[in-house]
Amino acid sequence: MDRCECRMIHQERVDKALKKGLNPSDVEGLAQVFKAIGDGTRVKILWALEDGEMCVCDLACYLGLSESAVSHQLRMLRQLHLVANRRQGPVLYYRLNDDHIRQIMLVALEHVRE
Amino acid sequence: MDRCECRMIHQERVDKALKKGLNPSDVEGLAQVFKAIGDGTRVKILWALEDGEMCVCDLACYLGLSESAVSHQLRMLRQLHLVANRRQGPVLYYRLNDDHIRQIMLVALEHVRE
DNA sequence: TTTATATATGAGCATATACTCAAACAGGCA
DNA sequence: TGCCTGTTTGAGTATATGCTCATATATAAA
Repeated sequence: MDRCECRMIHQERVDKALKKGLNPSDVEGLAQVFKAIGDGTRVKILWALEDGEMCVCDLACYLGLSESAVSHQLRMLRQLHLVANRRQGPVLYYRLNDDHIRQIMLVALEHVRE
Repeated sequence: MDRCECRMIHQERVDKALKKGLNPSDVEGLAQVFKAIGDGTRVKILWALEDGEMCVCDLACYLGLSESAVSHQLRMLRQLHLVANRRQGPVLYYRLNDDHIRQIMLVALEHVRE
């Protein structure tokens, strides 16, 4: 490995961090998931879905946004496997994909409220 | 409350969501915290700090970024109480402020890896 | 097939974000 | 005081993000 050009005070500490560091795909994955929850609209969507599935136009009504805007957000959440949907006729019902987001939001809420 | 102008399929479900909804400051707080973790650089910083405190220039070296860039990111994390620092002479040592972030990152990593 | 409903998608725009650069600040020592 | 180190800060810039609008797709009913 190259010697880095920057100042450095604790070589050992830096080496330790490098050794234990996450691999790039984990870093990217974590950042994407948190970025996905890091928006007021999507926080509201996820929180609402904890009580059961909702269709797009219900969510749009609840949020006071256009169905298009909601659909765009849901696509993002879908691609990250944070939500899933099922079709019943022309209506798509969205739900939380697993329990991870619930856990994460509860811990974060503790942090925010203290 | 006004009747909303949008289409709506399940009035009860929307009302339930409205009733249980987070208050605006919680929504804002959650979004800000997740936005803060929702960036590759800051994920790496937080993950590195789980193993113990580091000073700014060590972090800069570890990340391959300027000290200025790191300092900007640390300010954001500090303002959200995700990290804290202590001064020893001219050197500032940063650490995780509490155990919440650790918990959150571990659950999220589970989600990302599955 | 035509029409309507429910949702998805792409382009475009205004704002937010992450870095760089230059300058300022704070502590320690001559 | 003066200077050096470690860090912070503000302005500027390129990219990313969240919405709107117009259009496309999928299912169902006439």
